[in-house]
Amino acid sequence: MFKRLNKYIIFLGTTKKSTIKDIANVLGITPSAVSKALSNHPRISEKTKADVIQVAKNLNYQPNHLASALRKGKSNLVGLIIPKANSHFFSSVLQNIEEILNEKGYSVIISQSNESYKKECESIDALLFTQVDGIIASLANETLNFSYYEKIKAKGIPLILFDRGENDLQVDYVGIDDYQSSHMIVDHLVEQGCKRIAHIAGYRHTRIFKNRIIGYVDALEKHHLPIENDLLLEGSLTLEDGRQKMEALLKLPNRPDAVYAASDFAALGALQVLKENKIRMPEDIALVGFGNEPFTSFVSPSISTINQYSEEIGRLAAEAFLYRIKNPKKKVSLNKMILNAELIVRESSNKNGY
Amino acid sequence: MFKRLNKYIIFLGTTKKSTIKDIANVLGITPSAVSKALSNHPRISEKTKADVIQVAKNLNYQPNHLASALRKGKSNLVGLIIPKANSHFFSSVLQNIEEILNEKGYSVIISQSNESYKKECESIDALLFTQVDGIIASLANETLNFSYYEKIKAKGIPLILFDRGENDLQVDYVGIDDYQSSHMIVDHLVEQGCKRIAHIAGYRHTRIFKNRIIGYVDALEKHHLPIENDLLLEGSLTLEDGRQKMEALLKLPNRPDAVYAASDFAALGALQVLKENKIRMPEDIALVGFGNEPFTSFVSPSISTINQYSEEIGRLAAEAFLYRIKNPKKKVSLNKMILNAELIVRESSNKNGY
DNA sequence: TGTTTTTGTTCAAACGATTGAACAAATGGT
DNA sequence: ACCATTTGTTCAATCGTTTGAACAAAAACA
Repeated sequence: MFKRLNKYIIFLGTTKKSTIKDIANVLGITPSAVSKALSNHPRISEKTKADVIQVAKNLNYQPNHLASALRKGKSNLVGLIIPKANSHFFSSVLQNIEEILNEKGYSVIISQSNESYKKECESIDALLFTQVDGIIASLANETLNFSYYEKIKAKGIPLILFDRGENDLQVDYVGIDDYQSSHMIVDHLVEQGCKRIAHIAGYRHTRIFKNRIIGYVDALEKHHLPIENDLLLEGSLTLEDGRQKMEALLKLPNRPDAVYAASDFAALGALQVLKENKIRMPEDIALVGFGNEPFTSFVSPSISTINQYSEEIGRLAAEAFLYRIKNPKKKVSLNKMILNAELIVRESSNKNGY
Repeated sequence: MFKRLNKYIIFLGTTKKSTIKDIANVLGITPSAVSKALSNHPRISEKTKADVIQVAKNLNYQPNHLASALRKGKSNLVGLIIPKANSHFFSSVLQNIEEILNEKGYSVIISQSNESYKKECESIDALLFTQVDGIIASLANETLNFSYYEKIKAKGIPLILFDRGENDLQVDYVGIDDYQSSHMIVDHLVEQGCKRIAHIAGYRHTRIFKNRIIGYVDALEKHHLPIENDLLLEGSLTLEDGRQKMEALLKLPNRPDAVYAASDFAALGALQVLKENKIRMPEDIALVGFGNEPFTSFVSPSISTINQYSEEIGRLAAEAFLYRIKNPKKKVSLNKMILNAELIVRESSNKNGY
């Protein structure tokens, strides 16, 4: 009894964290009884449970997650790999993933690839090392080789891709229908009377950008519009890239009357160049972007764009992970979740007023 | 020998992860020798080290971080609590913190408070539970009570605050000089000939916003300008809040000739209202924001603002953490790191052309 | 050759929580 | 009153790695 009290007092006085062993000592029972009491084991009496909870509170007991994770073989950590946190799309996805997974007791470890393949591989290694229970990722632009992702699959933990995915990797995927989105944009521009529609595109090796390009080409064909190489420019889709591509387009002997940029940042670059050249939007050239970054709504003219439902994508990715964790055996099913995107028509492409 | 080979083959065939024990079995040595070989212990022979590394590679050995973290009492995880990931400032800070800490072998667990006190407390609990080695945080707007943060200090792990900090908590802090920034803004506006300068402010209970308010008031006094209650409006500083405050200012019998908004989002709201009312910037009303969000440079007119050096803040916060980890005993020193901010003058407040 | 030092490795106890099996005591059925 | 069941708890092994102490063998020194 004296020993118990003594221990108790010591622990009140110090900062040292208490363990189930300390609780056990105070109550004169074993650590395993404490562990079972805390996890509400049916064989533990209500009285003991109450006592344990009380003492745990007194000792300011905090379970050691590492110990339990080690024993259970489950860390309750999820890795999230994104190209860049400071884009509205990715940070919004991050926000939703974090929210949903937190509710289910998971913590999210964030890792940015900065669009670099090397950094992406390092991120994967670091996450696997940290024993994450799964990884949710969007590929870097640079990434062409997926063997590193096979490594994740080999570990037997769930891998969910979103936005920048890849068909070859047989894993769950959440994204929008890029092919269909291009059709919506071209249809809209044709409806506005445009006849020469340019596309500031992303690099074709990234699946989503390839699909946007194919959608663009197919949609032009559908409308019996000519497909000109000069009007299809692949690039990194940054603001600066958008500026350069727009300048190139303006130098053409036969200017386009519409520009569809595969990212809002590129669209913004194009918009700046158009304004600098006093070219009116949408009268002279109509402009459409992609992604619904917040700034598209408040620049002047506001930019028409595609809403990617980033919140929805984050939610679905998180739920896909949770589903995989719950059903570890099920091999197939689920997989691709393709959302229908929404075209938001704004000033930059609306010739009819409203 | 047979047993060894057998084990070896089994492990090549299955996905099951290998441990130091497996390596030990293959080589016929003990796990502790393997552990020491891997950590380059001086007492282990070069030959053994080479063998261990070779076998580790063959078996595709990945150390179990959980086990080593448990044993060492160090998780190499750092918690980052931010109000919202989808603001350029915070995601940029995040980016830099992640980059620097990754280099040093730390992973970053992200947690968003969504400006909610309750969520912030939950985040802290979750992070402490995960046994993070330290926490870097920026307080939610709602947070007035810091007892939860005391909990972190009580655990004995480093706590670093940035941007939204608090003097009462005796911890390291990284941020800009808000008081001084207000002075720079007011000085600039006065120089532009403005005489009635309004301030769309944040809530006074948050230290940074309070300092901006005091700086604003002191600067007005310095220039012998009247301080009018109608011109100082506290709010949440969202875009919508900025709109409302600007509308209120326009309804005044005696309109201001300059508006200083304590956030770029509020400044943007104000800008929209001014444009809708065909009020010219900077001729009729000059406008200055705060934070250098990217959009400030490409809206029209571009918005003058304060550059908070988000990358620098992230870097310093990460380094402060690393310093504390390296020097656990040192009680005082270091603490407040206050950066001098930079005023970026753009169209919205520049009457002189350029 | 005998003693000390160095070198390379093993031993064993951690780190803190979990869990099935074992066991004693209390309860129930007949 | 005897056996079966239920209840509450302890036992002991385990998760994978780390680390100081211990120990034997080899090397160095006298």
